[in-house]
Amino acid sequence: MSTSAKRACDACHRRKVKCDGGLPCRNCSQASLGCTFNTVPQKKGPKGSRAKVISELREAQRQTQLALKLNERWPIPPSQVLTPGLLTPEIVKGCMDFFFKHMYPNMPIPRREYLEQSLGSLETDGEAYCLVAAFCAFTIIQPGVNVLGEAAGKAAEPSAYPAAGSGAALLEEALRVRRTFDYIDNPSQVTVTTSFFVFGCYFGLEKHNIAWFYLREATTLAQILGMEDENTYAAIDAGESLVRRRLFWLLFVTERSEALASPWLHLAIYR
DNA sequence: TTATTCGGAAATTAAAAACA
DNA sequence: GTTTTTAATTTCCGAATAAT
Repeated sequence: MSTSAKRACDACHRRKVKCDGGLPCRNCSQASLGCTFNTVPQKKGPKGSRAKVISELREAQRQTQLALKLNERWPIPPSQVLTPGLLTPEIVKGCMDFFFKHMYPNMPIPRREYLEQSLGSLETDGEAYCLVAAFCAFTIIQPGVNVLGEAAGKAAEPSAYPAAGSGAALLEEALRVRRTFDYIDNPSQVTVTTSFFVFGCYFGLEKHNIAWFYLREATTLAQILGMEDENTYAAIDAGESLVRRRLFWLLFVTERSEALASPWLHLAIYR
């Protein structure tokens, strides 16, 4: 590794090139530039308290404790509660590919990373399971969607499980598993998102009364979470807070314009 | 082909924390 | 007090792009 100049001249610094430290330096001479050292270097090193890492660790531990407590209060659904062969990795993959390609621009929730992460814990995390099921149901229920066909670049093949690939079956599964834990008393952003997808499913199935019921449920859960309160955004990281904000406005817009919701939803649905 | 730009890895530096 | 850890800042490599 070559030795660094004790200080690069203003031009070399700006150009991000190695300065030989001469007066003028070789780069400045070649470029016919005045070789100056006018900029005052900033003070290096940390400023203020360095307790940031400790705070981060504390927060991480707090979140873990919280998750453990929630699990105590929401018994993890035993795997036999989940219908085997219904929410297959192929279905989830196909739905994610379709959703993030065609629908995400108009409905930028949830985060793809969250869904991908959830795949590893579907059997132990009831909330995640319900969200993924509702998400897939919503995607499949859109008219003209052939999730497996698009994912494989060919026509969908009949699955071993008769209801696999059926949006209605996945919707029913999400709602059934959801009833096994108390999501109303302990809502989270995931709960709200799930209710929103359930609303979208019923809307797609043309069951408008039930759809509005779940939209109201999503809004009420959002209210319980204080999503309208700007202070609740400060404590979470930027990516999470962005999705939270989007979700809030999605609910706000959808609820405030029930009459407009129909064309809006279908706008989101068709590309 | 040569010159220029610039993202970002590596090096440098200094403040805070840990240790003796 | 000295040493270690951490974070802010600088340097400049090298890939991408523009100019010739």
